[in-house]
Amino acid sequence: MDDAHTVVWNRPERAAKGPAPSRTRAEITAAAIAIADAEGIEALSMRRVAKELGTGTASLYRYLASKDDLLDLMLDAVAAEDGGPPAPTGDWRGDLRTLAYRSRATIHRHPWMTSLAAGRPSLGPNSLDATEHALAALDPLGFDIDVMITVVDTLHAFVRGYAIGELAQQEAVRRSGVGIQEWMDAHAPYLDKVVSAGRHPLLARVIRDAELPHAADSAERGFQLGLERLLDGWEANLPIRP
Amino acid sequence: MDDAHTVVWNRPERAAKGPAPSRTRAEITAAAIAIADAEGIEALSMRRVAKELGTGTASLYRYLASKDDLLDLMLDAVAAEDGGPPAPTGDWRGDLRTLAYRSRATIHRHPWMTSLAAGRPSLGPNSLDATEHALAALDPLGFDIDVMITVVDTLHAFVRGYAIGELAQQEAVRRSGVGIQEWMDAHAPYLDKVVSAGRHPLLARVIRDAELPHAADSAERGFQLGLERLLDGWEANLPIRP
DNA sequence: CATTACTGCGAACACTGTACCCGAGTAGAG
DNA sequence: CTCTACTCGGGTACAGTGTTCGCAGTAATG
Repeated sequence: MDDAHTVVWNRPERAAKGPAPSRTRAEITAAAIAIADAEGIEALSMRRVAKELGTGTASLYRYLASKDDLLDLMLDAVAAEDGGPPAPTGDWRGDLRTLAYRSRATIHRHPWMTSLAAGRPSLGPNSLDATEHALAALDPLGFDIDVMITVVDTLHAFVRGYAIGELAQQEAVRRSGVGIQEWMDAHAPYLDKVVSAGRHPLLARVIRDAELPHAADSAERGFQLGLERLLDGWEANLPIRP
Repeated sequence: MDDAHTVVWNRPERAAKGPAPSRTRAEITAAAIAIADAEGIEALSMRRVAKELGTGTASLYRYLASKDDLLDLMLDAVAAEDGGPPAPTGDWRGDLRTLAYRSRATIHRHPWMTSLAAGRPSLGPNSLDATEHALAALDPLGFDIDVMITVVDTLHAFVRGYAIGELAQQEAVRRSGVGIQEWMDAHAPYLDKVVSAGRHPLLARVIRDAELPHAADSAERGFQLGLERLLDGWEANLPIRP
């Protein structure tokens, strides 16, 4: 691939001269996302994508400079799922909450997102759109741009971080290839040892109290609580408008 | 490796019968961490670790069932850096703040942590210790264990999520192999185009206002602000004690 | 001492990302 | 229309990956 000096977002899709390409970047990206969704991110290889599309592997490099570029495109493509422009309603808190829930839903639909997003700045057009929308919710308040971006960043941080925790076990189980029952059985002896050793009394309470009560919506409730606390904190402490 | 049915934390390090092993798991883990710190997580291969230790590659599999186990051990080893038991001072808010800052410092020392931690539950002994300590800071308040673990989880989520955002660009630059200046030069045309297109007026303000003012401590200030808002939110809304 | 169970490890296997090179095909120049 | 300069698709090849197998050597057990 040429143009290695520039960046995937700024590279023309089609050359000026030669024959028309038979695929598009979007097509390739969609195929890659489908594979990652269905078989996990570790099953995503260039050969696998090529097979899915019925092309030769080397052909993909006519569209992408590297696999890294493909991963960037995947992340930006799913960022578009967070939704189109939900016009600011005037209720900044409600708007930000909506964005947070949408973002969480998208991550749950594509659990491989979190591991990719670590170490990859979100500079794709759809990611930038999402940030713009979040900022727009705060715009009517008339605060300094530094405050606005900080609010958006911390909110984003919480959503991403919480989702990582939520998905960690689920992803570990999936990668192990066995069912959840076998996975828990494999871990039970170790956790039992920790609990009965007595040096983690509070953790022991968590594990015991969460034996079955660990309701299916406990993660969602925790997310909701933390989100509202963070919004509370900002609402109570927004600096005086200039 | 045998004992594939059990879990790395619960597997005896030394066999009962044969000759004494010449390395330890901790030694291997330390070598792996050193490599990841110095050359990045993508440079970490089993062959590279073996070379570092002066052993044969296959020998590592006498100590570890898989590379995945090694990654788990690495994460738990750095979790120990978060520090020993900082006895609860009675000031729960200060204690949690201390833990958050320590955790952030550890992540900055080992930027590969975030990408590993995504998709990997923190069940190692040192990670469990850290959680126990965080819970201990809240224990004197006498709240329900569910509330306590939610506070700790949301705090953890914020710290992890914020660090991911902080490190994303830095890691992308490092992976690209070029200096920060070349990296920014490569991205500038694209960002200029976005800004001058005019469809992201708020982002444009962020980019322009952060041209140079983007002080070295701006990330730290954002972290501090977000953390205090989250703690504010909890402080103002802790449920009535039973 | 013989047996057993382990250790270290060279070699090999099935994969990975991707560079190179080719024939085939298309757009613009003259 | 012809010619030239380019692009597209993709087979092949290379260096590197995680991991398994089998074998020689060693320590503890009976």
